[in-house]
Amino acid sequence: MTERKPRKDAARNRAAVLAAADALFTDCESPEDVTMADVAAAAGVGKGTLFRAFGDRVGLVKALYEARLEPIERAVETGPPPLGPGAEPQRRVSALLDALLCFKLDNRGLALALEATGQDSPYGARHYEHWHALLRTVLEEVPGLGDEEFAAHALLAAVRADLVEHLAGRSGVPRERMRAQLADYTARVLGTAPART
Amino acid sequence: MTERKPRKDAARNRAAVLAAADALFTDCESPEDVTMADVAAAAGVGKGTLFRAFGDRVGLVKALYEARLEPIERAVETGPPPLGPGAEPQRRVSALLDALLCFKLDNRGLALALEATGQDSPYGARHYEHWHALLRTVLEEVPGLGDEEFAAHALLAAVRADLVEHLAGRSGVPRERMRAQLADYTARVLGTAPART
DNA sequence: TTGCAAAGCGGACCGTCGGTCCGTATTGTT
DNA sequence: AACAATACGGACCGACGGTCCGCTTTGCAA
Repeated sequence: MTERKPRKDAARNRAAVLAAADALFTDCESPEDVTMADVAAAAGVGKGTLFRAFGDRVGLVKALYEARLEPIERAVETGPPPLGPGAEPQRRVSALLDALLCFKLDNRGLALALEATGQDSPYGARHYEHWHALLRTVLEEVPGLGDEEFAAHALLAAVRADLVEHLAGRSGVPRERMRAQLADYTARVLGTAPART
Repeated sequence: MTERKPRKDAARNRAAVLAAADALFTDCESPEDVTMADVAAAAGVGKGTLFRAFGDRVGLVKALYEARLEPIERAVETGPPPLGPGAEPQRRVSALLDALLCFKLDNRGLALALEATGQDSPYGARHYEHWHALLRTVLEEVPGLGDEEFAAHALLAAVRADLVEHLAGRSGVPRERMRAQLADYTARVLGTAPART
């Protein structure tokens, strides 16, 4: 047992910080201008507390991100098809990417903050490996594909937070149109030809 | 004529900075740890000079990046097919992406620095629009594709600097293998089916 | 050649930000 | 009630991007 239950005030403050940070990242122009001091102040907490609870900026963002992503990961692992297991692989790939796109659309500030987290983001993050491995596995079940490894990376790159932000934010591409575009593109990669004239 | 030819010392210093920065970005672990002060020192120049010549960090990186990219853009615009105009669109798309991939492979530090340039990079950079427009145009000539707009974005995302760095650097994927993977993927998007068993 | 204004130089300086430190306050256990 | 153990929070630090301004260089023109 390396687990030690946290003290009551610690838990309370952690929750306060999480909530405050979430709010700040949600309605900010750019994640860059949410400072750690801002978060601490908004949570009514000292900076020391903030850093002790999350280590550093990256830790905070990751904690937030993972908390938000968790429902989706549950749906992916144990939910009903096509997102959950059991669907035809083509449909599932499509569903996975669509879910990811929607997530980034709904959590723009947060996703941007995570991917803007210096270093070689987002490829250093734990959850990237996770999604990549999953997508790769599902792709392997699609007949007639080689190099699922790279294809998985490339498909994930198509829903990267800053691209999504660029399209949805700067250009004003509406949500449903983006989803349709992504679905179309995915189908092309999968060889599910859209059969155009 | 708003052009005023620069003084001799100004030109010399500008060149010195460019060279020094190029060297520093080329052999650094991460672009983050090349500071402006480092560049100035390496160029044997004061920080004031550095900032006057390039405005800010982004300006410097862009100047470097564009200088390096220029030969490729010339080859694309006026060179021989398949990179230059005239080739069958499928082959040209493939050649364009391959050229971009090789460029990022050869200029990892620089490309990383540019894309790590805060804000909504790389989508704010002039040259991104340029490449996107070009790719889009060529894609339009490929029969049976819808949404060239999005497809162009998605294909460009597959050669983003940090993905390339992740694959070539962290994982040790060799250059030729990456090129093959990209070519394969591109072919799939274009509907040039590789016809596997 | 000399004079002189415009252009350029460079490093001390500034504001901000992520992150640390440590004296003080809170918890919960005996 | 007493006392560890744990957590608090804001003063503090080092680094970095960027600015400022007194001094030097340049090059034109007399």
